[in-house]
Formats: sequence, structure tokens, C-alpha cells
Amino acid sequence: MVERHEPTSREKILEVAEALFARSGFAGVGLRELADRSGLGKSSLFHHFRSKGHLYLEVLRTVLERIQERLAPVIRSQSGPAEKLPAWVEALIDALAEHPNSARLLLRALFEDDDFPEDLEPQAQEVEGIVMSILGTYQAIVQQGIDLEIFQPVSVTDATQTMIGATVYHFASGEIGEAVTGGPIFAAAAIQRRRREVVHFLIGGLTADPTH
Amino acid sequence: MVERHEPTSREKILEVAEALFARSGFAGVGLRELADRSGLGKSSLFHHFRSKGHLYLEVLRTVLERIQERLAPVIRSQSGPAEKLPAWVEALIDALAEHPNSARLLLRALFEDDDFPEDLEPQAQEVEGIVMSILGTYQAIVQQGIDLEIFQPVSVTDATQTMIGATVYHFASGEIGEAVTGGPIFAAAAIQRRRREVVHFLIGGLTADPTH
DNA sequence: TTGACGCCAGACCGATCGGTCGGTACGGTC
DNA sequence: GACCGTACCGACCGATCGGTCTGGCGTCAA
Repeated sequence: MVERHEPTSREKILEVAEALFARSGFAGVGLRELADRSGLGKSSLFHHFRSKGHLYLEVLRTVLERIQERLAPVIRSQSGPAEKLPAWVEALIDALAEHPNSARLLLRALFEDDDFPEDLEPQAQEVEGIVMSILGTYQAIVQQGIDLEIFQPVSVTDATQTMIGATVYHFASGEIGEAVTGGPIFAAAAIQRRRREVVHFLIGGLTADPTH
Repeated sequence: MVERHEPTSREKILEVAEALFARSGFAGVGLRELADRSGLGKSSLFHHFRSKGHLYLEVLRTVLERIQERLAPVIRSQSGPAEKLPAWVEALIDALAEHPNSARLLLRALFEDDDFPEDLEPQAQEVEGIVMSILGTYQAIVQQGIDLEIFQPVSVTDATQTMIGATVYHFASGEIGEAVTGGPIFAAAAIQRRRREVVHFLIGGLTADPTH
């Protein structure tokens, strides 16, 4: 684990901002604290980003694109829904577990009323577009499984929402942070166990016969 | 639906505060807006509550106790885990669906670092105690089912976290709000469908054979 | 040497933050 | 009438908010 490049100021800001927004939400982060922790003056932030809102959406975009890259090989694979769906969820969990702040940040952003001022509407729509794109790939797998009568005929949107809630919340809540502080080896073991359980739940819900 | 009593100022504040905190989070709510929407002066808020933090924790306590009351009859019933567990989840969903703001408020509070100033530590611990108490009743049912070999031997804490994430996130995200605005009848139908799906997912995960 | 430019710090702005102040109106109790 | 506690208000406080302005420091090309 060697850092090849000294991170640029812009990268440093984005990194610190992700941690702070994940901890305290958009309104809970002051630009003074963000600047201090980035090793910069407050006004320097405005050299790299036009406003606090632009910075926030840029952080969101970075996180979402990182997840999107993780999911890309799974989507491209030729396997059927029964293998593709757990692979998709496992890739998502890996992406969330790798950057623990991402899950918290996304959880906040996903259920929030996107009430942004109009001057950064295009950025907000771009972020929302990435989210919809990601969710769309999951829904396509579920729909395909239902069409092939491999999965139960559940509501696709509800299944997606359940999956998102289960995974993102799971890795946003506190204990995963403690696991990370316990060292990378323990963390990896804990994540593997969690991943197995969550995937099992989601697959079980899609394949079990609903005769309760 | 007749309101028997004119709500007291204190009740009005709590009601408005729940909606605002659910919408914008703790840091995102200004006491001026809260006072205006409650029909009071800002300084009057401090007559009823010692600080913004005390008010926030009081709102959380109210919401949690309302849910606790909903779950009580389920817990007291004599049925086995196979019937008790879906009943528990359905009761939780009913409680969340009845007060749409509660899910958002809880979702925020549950995964947040409880970083409160020390002067309201006791209130924070009381709130946390209620949460642990509620989760404990769910974990007891799961554990009982595992002991009786009705459920798969999953991690109880992970199963709980998955359940919480799936249910609370499900009803915190936006669409349920639109359903409510569509009128009580449509909302009731939508909630019933959602409830069936979510419960099915959770039961499926506990009963299906994990041989993927 | 000069000028242009990227990057950054410090002083500063109006607005808003949570919270405190002195004071008013009112109903009950001796 | 004197005196209380409850409920409420407008004015005000220091601090902090997001954001702007001015100007300095280094680098590189001319």
C-alpha cells in the first residue's frame, strides 16, 4: 500500500469532504472545518469548487462512479440471473465496505428530499442519473429472473428498495467502522461474513415460495 | 377523524419538530423556522425545552415509544417464532407507515454517530436504551426460531440489521410520501403491498436453504 | 526582468445560528 | 392587594455560517 502520487489539493478536499459529509450530513459540515482538515484556507475551497453545493454533488458523483465501475464487470458477464444477482450484490457490498464513508454518505443522500437551489440543478440531475442507472442494472437482472420463472414474481421496485436498504444501511451503521479499526484482516473476515448473510437474505426472498 | 383536544404548545412543537428534523436532519433545522411553524416566538421554545438537543432527543423518544407500544401486543402473544416474526415486522411497518416522518427521522438517527454534548448524555442513553430494547425483542424471536431449528442458523445481529435497513429505508424513501398525498385509501393499499413484499423477503431469508 | 497565471491565505461581509435577557399578561392563592 | 408560577414575547448577544475581495507567493514562458 504505497501512495504513488501526493494527492492534489482538489483530491484532498474531496477525500476530507466525503468523510465529513458522511459524518454530519450536508448542513452539519462547516467549510472552516473542511478547510482546516484539508490543510487549506477556507477561501481556497472556492478556488476549486464554486460553492458548497457544487462540492457536495461532486463528492456524490465520485462515490457513485466508483461504485459503478465496480459493478460494470458483473453486468457485462454472460451468466444468468441466478448467478448474476448475488454477484451484483457482492460487488456492491465490496465497494461499500472498501470505503466505509460511502455507505453513510449514500444512505443520507438516497432518501433525502433533493431540495437543491436551481443553479446546480444540472449537477443534481447528473447524480440522480447515475443512481437510476445503477438501480436499473439491478432491476434488469431481477426482471429477467422473474421472466425466466427463476425468481418469485415480486414487485421489482420494491425488491430493489429492499436490497438497497438492507445493504447500504447494513454497512452504514456503526459496527463496520469498529471492524475496520480492528485491522484489515479482521475487517475482511467480518465483511465476508456480513456479505454472505446479506446476499443470502436477498436471494432467499427472491427464490423462496411465499406461502406464509 | 376529529381532534378532540386543541394540542398544547408543547405537543405542537414536538409535532412540527418531528417533521422538520425528518426533512432536514438535526443540523439542517433552524429554531426560527421551527418557532414560526409552531405559531410561537423563538424564545418560547426554550420555555418548554432546555436546548435544541433536548428537544431533538425528546422527539426521538416520543417516536420510539409509539413504536414500542405498537410492538407490545405482538411480543406478549403466545404464538411461536414462525408466526411471531412476521407479525412483529408487520407491526413495525404499520407504525412506520402511520407516521411517515418517523421512518426518516429514525433512519437518520440510527446510523448516526451519537455525538451529543455531555449535558444531555442521560437523555441520549435513554433513547438508545429504547432502541436496544426494541431490537432485543426481535433478536429474541430470531434466536428462538434458530434454537427450534425453524430458521436457518444466521447471525442474529446481522439478521436484525438487515431487517431494520430493509424496513426503515423502505418507508423512509420518497415514494411512500407520494402515496400518502394520493389519499388514505391508495396509501393503505400501497402499504399493504409493500408490507407483504418486505415481510416475504425477510422470512425467505430466514427459512430458505442457503445453498447458492 | 517582466508579466501572466495557478494557487492560496487573511481580512472581511451580511445573514443566520443557538441561546439569553428583561419584561408582559394571566390565573390562582393567600 | 401582594404574590406566585406558567406561558409567552421582542430585542439582543457572541459565534459561526457561506461566500467575496485583495493581495502575495511561486513557476514558467518570453
